[in-house]
Amino acid sequence: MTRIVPTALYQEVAERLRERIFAHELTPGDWIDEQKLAEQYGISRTPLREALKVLASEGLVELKPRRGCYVTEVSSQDIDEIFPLMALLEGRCACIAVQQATPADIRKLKAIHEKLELAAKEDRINAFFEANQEFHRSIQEMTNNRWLLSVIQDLRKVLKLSRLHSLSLEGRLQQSLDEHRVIMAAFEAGDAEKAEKSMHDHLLYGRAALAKIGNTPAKKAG
Amino acid sequence: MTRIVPTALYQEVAERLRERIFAHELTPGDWIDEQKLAEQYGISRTPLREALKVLASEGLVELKPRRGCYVTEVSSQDIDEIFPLMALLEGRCACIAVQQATPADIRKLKAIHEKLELAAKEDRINAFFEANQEFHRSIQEMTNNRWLLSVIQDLRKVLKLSRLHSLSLEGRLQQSLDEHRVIMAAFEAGDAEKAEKSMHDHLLYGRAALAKIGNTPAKKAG
DNA sequence: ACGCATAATACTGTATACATAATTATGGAT
DNA sequence: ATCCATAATTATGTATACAGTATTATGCGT
Repeated sequence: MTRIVPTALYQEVAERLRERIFAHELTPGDWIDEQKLAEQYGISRTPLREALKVLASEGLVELKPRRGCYVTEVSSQDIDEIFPLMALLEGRCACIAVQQATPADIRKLKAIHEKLELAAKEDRINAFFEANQEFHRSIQEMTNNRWLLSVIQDLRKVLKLSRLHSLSLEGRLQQSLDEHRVIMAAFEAGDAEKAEKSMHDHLLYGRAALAKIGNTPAKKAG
Repeated sequence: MTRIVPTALYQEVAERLRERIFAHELTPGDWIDEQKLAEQYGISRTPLREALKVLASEGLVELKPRRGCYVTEVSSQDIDEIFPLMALLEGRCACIAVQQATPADIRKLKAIHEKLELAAKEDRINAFFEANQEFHRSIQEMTNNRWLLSVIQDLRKVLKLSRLHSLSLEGRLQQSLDEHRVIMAAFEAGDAEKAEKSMHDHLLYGRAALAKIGNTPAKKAG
């Protein structure tokens, strides 16, 4: 009996670190103490270091040769660069998705959208977050383009480093919902162009809201 | 006196492997023998394995748990997925670049374009390749968006795995040159929309040419 | 002779040990 | 007392050693 998911230790470690970084238990700028973490997890430094290589390639940590590993600090410039890119990519996703969607796909998307509506009505923020993620992801998957998917997800990981990102949604829950309604309508109407534009703008509105919330994330260390 | 570039061993190894993969000395599908390579380079498996983690995250190799490391095989579907994405991204680059370009930027771009013209005239394919790369890269850098740049370069690395990619240019050197002229003209005219479209189409023509050359790259192993 | 079970082998994955560079602490000189 | 030089310490980077799992080889049974 072989394991179905023969996941290596360094992968599990990478996943656990990812969660800790996203949960902001490990804050941007923090130095990652290899020895301490290895002891904490009851493992040696070898798989831990391999895990850090993976996280570094995802942009979650930065490896400074001979100086250790640090949780990435996302600057406001990074945010400014990433959001328009995400808007472009997710907009394209929406466009392709509309063109390729089967009636079943639309129904499925609609169901997710209903969850979003419900969560918003009951003011359940966490549920709204999740449904939101699911909605976007679902559209991305309709494109059947794993590279497009992978690029978007990589960028989203970096955005998740910035705490402001999630906060931005809270303040504009109703607004975000309205935008989703427009996107959903475009899908139901089979209007690819409208879907692309509304998704594109949806992302940019998110960026704009984020700018209003407060000051920018930490600047990058020189 | 500290080294200016304190590059670690695993990074150098990663770079050397990258070159060998791009040179198709290590062919898609090849198993990577850790012990043999470590001996070859006169190092231990530890930094080699860390290098492989890096290459895996770039998509150049695939790590199958407990089964070793293999050079990635790019399927024709991957090509079909990546090229439109590249067209979208590089098109956007051109658009932004035109808007942000200083007269000095344009002059610099023009100079690179002249190299391209010359290389084509003298039928120096290698020089044409290099000038072509430089041209595209130069435009990408004008966007001042390191994330856009990084996404494009990551995707280009994957394309480089497929030998057909470079071959495609050879067969349509004149055609490619013509397309570059249109792009260059758009830059000189400051026409962002035209730049975006011509760059976008330039990429897609490349894909189309590739399709004509011959059969598709190896299918992905199941 | 062919197929299956078991043993031998080889390779991946992890831990430990060591070398080297960076950081911090200490002491002396100005 | 402050600053610089040197020593001690700590952490990163690399090598070696060991454990566990695939793979291959061998032998037995049908």
